Amino acid sequence: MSQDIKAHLAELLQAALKSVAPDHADTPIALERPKQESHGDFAANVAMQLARALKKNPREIAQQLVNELPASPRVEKVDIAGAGFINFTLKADAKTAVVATVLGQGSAYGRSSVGGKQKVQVEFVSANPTGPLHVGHGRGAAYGASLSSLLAFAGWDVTREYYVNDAGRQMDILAVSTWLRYLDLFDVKVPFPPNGYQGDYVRDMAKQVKDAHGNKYLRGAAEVVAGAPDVEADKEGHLDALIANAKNLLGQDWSYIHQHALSEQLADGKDDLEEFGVHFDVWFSEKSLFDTGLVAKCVERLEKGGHLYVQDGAKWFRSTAFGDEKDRVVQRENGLFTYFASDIAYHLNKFDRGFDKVINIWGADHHGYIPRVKGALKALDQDEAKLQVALVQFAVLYRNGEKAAMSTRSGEFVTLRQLRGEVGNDACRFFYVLRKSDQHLDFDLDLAKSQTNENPVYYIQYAHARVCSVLKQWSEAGGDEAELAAADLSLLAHPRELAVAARLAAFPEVIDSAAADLAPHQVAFYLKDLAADFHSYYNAERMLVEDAALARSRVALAAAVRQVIHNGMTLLGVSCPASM
RNA sequence: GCGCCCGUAGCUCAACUGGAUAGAGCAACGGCCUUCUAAGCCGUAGGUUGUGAGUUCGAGCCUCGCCGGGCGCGCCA
Repeated sequence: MSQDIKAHLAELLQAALKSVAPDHADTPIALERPKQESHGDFAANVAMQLARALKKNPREIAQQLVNELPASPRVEKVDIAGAGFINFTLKADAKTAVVATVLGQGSAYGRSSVGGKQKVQVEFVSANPTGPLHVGHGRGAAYGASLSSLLAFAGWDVTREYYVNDAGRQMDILAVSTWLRYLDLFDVKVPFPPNGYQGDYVRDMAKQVKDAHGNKYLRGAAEVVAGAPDVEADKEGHLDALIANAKNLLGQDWSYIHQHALSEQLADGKDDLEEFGVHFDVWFSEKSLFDTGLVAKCVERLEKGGHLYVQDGAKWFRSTAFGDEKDRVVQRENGLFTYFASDIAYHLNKFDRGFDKVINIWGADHHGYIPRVKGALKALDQDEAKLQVALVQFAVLYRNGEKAAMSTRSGEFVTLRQLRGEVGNDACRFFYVLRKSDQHLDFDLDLAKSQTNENPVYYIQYAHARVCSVLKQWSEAGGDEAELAAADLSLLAHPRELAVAARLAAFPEVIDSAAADLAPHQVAFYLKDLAADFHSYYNAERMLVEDAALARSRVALAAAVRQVIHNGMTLLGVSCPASM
């Protein structure tokens, strides 16, 4: 007999099905927890699903199934309701048994093996290291971290990865911006380009360079801007000319400035994320793909496969053959590979590392990018279905009912660090995953930082703190937590106690569902429901009653609630204080 | 213009992947602190799920057409 109650009921139905409709004995049995209490603890719709195939009234099929249902010591009664639902009501002790399970399994309760130890890579954030992370990155970070924890908890072997764009033009722009600020410290007046990085952190890096190496990189204003087109007429060309001049004038030293800016910004982002509870196993360098020749090799492979053609001096990938809207350039007229080319190489590298599943977490503005990447993988004979892209919509910050802007280049943005400082890590992590990821997020600053009952994160933490308080007092009165596992659970019969127990029992199902849907918000909503059930019970019934056996049973239930809140909040990266 | 995503209570969002009478929180209104934390609880009110059709035992979810919003359509990343 199956330990899991849901599996147990499915087995009962399967047995009945075998005699009622032998030809359809392999019909998958779906069991759900009805929203309405009067519909019992579990409902099956198998009779309705078979109605067409058997050409019979669903209620009639349901009746036959119920007649053939093997007896079970855990089932109180079975009803047929509605259009043909089979509703199971469990015996009280079958419901409360979960308390012992939770206390026995502790932090492992809810852990699942559906992932089958398969290797999955989750790549997220991957912001250009050209400045501080902002609130948009924060959502990707919170979502990716929670999703990774969730998948690990569901039995996947998870690798968390950050793709470092250390090879492109954006890094060059950051480096030249730093250099120009450095020159400014020596009163070398070069007009700062409007499309350079304006933030104060660039001046900070310039000062660091000066402090460490004095005037080693000092050059004259005239040679810095030599030959550059007018900013007004061609601002991108102007900037590119400044970069080219810098590379010429500095020679080997250019790579020092470049490297310094990169490592500073990367380290800053890393610290920021670690403080946010977001950890990565791998920091993968885009530049390494060029250094190892993988980018060139990929393009070569595509060429050999007949997927490339030359037009206007550039090499194009025929992505339209794989469902893309238009073909895409992989190698420019000037010989440089595009970002797309290195991304193909990156994804091929991912697949070569043997992941069973690869999940990219991208901003929603990249959705048009998916077909070409999948197309390229297909062209390289890879199973592109292993790649799953989770799009995260923008987070819009509201302060006093007004939007806050987020442009990295202008330097006028709210950073993740500012946000964390203002509302705290817990509220941040929780608010970010309180929405479906593909839903726009209105992040209400005033609400997130309010210490009132309007703030949902405290609601759950408060339930946890209440349990801690009860347990503390129970212990001080002579209770021993070690005895809780042996509590007499048959004493738990109050409807609110059974409701809490049912909620606890649903936790593993929530984990499986949330992991399958890549939807950590389901965990957040579950925790709100669990906290609500507990608060409701807490208000209705006293736990530390005089009857010692009863008190022990109730405390055991409360302790199980605390454990599940803790397990769930840990997945979301939110702390659970013992007192508030 | 073409493609993708979205539209659910006054506001912010759920809805077990097609199931029963569409649910929470906030805001509004009315109650509950001499007893384990009132950051809490109990109750009332709030809806033609943008709209019109279609598919079937059954649609917020699937199909198509409109209306409204977001994003994308670079030899940028």
